[in-house]
Amino acid sequence: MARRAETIELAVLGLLHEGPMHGYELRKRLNLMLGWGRVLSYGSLYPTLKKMLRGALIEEATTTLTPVSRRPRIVYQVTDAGTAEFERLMSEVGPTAWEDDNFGIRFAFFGRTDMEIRLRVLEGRRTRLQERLDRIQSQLSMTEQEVDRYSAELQRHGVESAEREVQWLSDLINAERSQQANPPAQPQN
Amino acid sequence: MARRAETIELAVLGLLHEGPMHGYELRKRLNLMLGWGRVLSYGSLYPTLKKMLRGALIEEATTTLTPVSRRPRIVYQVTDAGTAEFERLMSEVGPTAWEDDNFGIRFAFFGRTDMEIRLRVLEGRRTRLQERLDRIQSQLSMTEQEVDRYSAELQRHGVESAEREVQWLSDLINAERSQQANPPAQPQN
DNA sequence: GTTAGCATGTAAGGAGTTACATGATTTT
DNA sequence: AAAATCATGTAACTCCTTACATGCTAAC
Repeated sequence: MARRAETIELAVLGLLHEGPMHGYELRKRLNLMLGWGRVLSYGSLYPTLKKMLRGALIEEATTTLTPVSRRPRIVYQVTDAGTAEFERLMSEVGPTAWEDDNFGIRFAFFGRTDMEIRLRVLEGRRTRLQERLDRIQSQLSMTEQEVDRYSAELQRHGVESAEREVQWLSDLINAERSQQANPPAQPQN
Repeated sequence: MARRAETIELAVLGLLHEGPMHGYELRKRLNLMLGWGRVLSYGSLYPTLKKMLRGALIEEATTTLTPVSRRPRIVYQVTDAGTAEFERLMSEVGPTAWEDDNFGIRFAFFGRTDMEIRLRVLEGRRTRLQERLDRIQSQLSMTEQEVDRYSAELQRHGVESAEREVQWLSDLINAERSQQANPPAQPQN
């Protein structure tokens, strides 16, 4: 079950929607998007691109710019099949959509999904975080053993972060809902 | 270069300091500690324990409790070599100490390290986060391309979270420093 | 002219998850 | 009696990182 590979594919498809790009540039953009952890290595990206080529999700673009004597670089663009796959992945609702790694990418491309999907993913993510909080809280009340100062501070900070994240999600959900109630006359932004 | 394996070993050594424990229980505690992402699987924990046994960092405890007819479970305790290894790992100052995964564990066991080490790890972590922020900010100013609403919101939220984390670290660093200036008459907690 | 960054890849190896396998004990 | 959870493991497989290999181009 490809956990990160799928994420990368989704991100590549989404980024290429902005326009053709070559691998090196994709890597930089990708690292910015999912960069909240480790960086993506060439050994991970290029094979993925090759695989996507084979699957006809992307294709090499005919280099329209700077016709001759240019540095050899392979520019990719998405195919129709790739666009379809992007839409399929984006409308998948389920655990994979709100896992830590995946959620960020989904969110970044929310602009290209239905509000119904957006709401379900946001709510799924919120539930996931809430579960985590509950688990910690129940564990804390269960163990009456005194924890040391630093462990306690780490727990406290962790809970606080998670709660803030939940609040952020709630605000976003409310925003979507009120938009649902009053659809804007003209599409904004 | 074992990135997570070392983390697990450190956590196991630290936890067993509280007293002997068996694998199943260790796993639960571990998942709570580093649980801010994926959970630790048996296929990961048990081989690690075996490896630590071979390395004589831990040993099977003679089951003192409930002498007979008890469910077969292997209780581990740390050896002197294990304690030494724990101290060695904890006093290692360098990138491995403030990586995302590692930092939490180090912090949880800060109570068993010198303040000098604590300060260096906290500062290292803060610098790492600050670098991340700078990279994002410079990228944002470079690309004058208009980003869509959701991508922008994600960026904003990410920056906010990182800034809050930096503030948290700064507070902790200040607390350590003022404690350095006024050492408490009696050890608290 | 030399360093730094652009650009594309491959091979080997490690780390860890998934899935499988097994059985005891407690709870319902 | 069945279901849930405790408890320990192994093997295969996947994914990804690390390290290596190559060469171009811009800047200093």
